[in-house]
Amino acid sequence: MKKTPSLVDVARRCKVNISTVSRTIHQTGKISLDTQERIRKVMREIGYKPNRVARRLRTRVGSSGLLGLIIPNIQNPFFSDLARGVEDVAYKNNFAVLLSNYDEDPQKELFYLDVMQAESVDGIILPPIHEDDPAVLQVVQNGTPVVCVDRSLRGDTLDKVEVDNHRGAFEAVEHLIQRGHSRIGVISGPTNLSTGRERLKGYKDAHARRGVPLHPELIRFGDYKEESGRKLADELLSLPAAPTALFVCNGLMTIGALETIYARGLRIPRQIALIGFDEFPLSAVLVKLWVLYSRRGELTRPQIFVRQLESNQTSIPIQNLNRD
Amino acid sequence: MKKTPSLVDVARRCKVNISTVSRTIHQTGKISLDTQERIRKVMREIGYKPNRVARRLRTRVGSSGLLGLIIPNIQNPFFSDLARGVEDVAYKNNFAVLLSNYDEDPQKELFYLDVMQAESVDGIILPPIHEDDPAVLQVVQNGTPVVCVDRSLRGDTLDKVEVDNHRGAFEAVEHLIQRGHSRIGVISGPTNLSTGRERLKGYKDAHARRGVPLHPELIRFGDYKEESGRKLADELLSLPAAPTALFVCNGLMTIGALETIYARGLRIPRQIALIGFDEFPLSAVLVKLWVLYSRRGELTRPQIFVRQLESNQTSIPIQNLNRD
DNA sequence: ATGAAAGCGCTAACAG
DNA sequence: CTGTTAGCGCTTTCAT
Repeated sequence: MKKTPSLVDVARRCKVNISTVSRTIHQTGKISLDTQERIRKVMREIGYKPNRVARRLRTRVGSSGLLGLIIPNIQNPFFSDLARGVEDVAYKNNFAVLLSNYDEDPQKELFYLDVMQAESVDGIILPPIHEDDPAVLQVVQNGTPVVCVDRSLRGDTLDKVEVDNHRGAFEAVEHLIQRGHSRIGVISGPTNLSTGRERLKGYKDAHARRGVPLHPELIRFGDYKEESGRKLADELLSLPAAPTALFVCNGLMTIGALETIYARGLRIPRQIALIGFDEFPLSAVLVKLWVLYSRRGELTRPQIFVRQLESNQTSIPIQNLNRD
Repeated sequence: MKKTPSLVDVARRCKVNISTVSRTIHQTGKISLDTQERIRKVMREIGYKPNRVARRLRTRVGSSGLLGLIIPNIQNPFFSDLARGVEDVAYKNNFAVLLSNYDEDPQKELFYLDVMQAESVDGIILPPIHEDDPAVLQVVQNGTPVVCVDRSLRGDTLDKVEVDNHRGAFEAVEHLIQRGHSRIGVISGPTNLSTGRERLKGYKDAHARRGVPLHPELIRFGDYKEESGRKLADELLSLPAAPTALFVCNGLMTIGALETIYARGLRIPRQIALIGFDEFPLSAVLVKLWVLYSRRGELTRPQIFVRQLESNQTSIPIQNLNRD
């Protein structure tokens, strides 16, 4: 197992200095085309590959070509879509992505925040685990740019990319109310998350706007994972005065709720109306199918509320570009 | 923006040599407990975090705590599950994972193979894009251990973790034949993939075993993505002598096929029977629902064939541990 | 039990 | 146009 060729190996063979080689690689400085040719040829011959680690060690700040992406739950299709998107544009810009999955676990989030810094990534993209995350601010303080996506920190200190969670939830719940529902169960996300808080607020505000009283027992809190959707839907549907509609605050919990609804043999929307935040694979087919299965031509048909997150969407606020 | 504290910062404050600090960190060599205490205290105070980049640059081979994972398509639930699993055990062993997504694109796979080496990861896990991938062997030659998972290289040169694709497909198709189907359409994966080839072989062998003739026009080749499932299912179902059953060779293409079936208003299994390789979220609910929707108590109900990939599964062959 | 010093491979002044 | 040189932060002999 021979050592990987390095700059000196190339330099030796070309009888030039290593900096000349470095310069030809990065197109910096003036090197005669003659030597450039020679160098490139040798590099190809001996299969030289620049060592990214050494490069990153040397260049303190800026483009070392590595981006950190820290994700709450890679099994959530929303986030794997996000990961794919980030990776796509990173690749197009010749960046690599150091991706990790903190699984909604604060400790793991911390661990990866450390790793990213220790790897001197050029910047970190993450949906923080809660709105008051001092660790994230600390990272920025230490000099690593951070952009929050989907979830954000309280205050406008950091760049962020997010959707209008309040409005989405508001419109969904208002729609249910307009369809005649007055007992709408909600399976909320954690309220120390910006998305959780905003969506729940949308739910409440829609009630207020339409003069529908809130029923505290219809408000349940999950953790954005499938299992809590299953469990909380079950609790809600077991209530003496069960809700006639459900508003579920993310895609994974919606899947869980659907499983419960299916297990109970309920028809959508005849016996229970449903709106879930987020789209997920097959959601449209699944729900339409369910409606067919229920065989009733009601107007109150279930909908999947699509949360879009595209770069060309103008409604996404991007604020306070925090480059050092 | 002050510089991140380094070993020398710690050493200075403790009035010891940097190697002493290094030794206390790694519990190597004999350091008096007194100084150890002092050093640890200072490290905590100034918030010292070891620089993983420098560490990796110094230690040629072995445990620098970084694992490379190169995945064909992160949006495929099968692979995001895989990513999650890898990440889980990596985390438990204090490893970070450099994850990338080559999107079934040979060029991207190459790019990431290079990146992994250039980042001097301790080892690479990947489902190679095809069975004869010289680049992968080259990487091993260069000294980076590689383990293939799900897909593998031809020959038994590398460690691999995979399921019995042939048997899975064989049993699925045999089941359909036993239910009376003789025109079974197959949406195969690429045959330069081990999984694609093996599953297709299972399909053919089941026919041979049961004495059912093969119909070449019923064999179509997709790329393991949703869209090709949609398209090829459409082609198959448009045939003058359309198949009465469909065997789809992975989860994503099964989703695509389901969309086509849905669009055509076909009932499962009455009008079309379906077996797909892989499980995916809600697959069970979805298909059961479909059967209900079709309202016929046939025995030939569709199934989702579950491809399991768990560490405790004894049927997974692990061969030729290739640590240099 | 600790210090000194040599690099890992590369970039970035600073000289010519 | 090209060479010299000083590190980046860390591990690891080799001394003491």
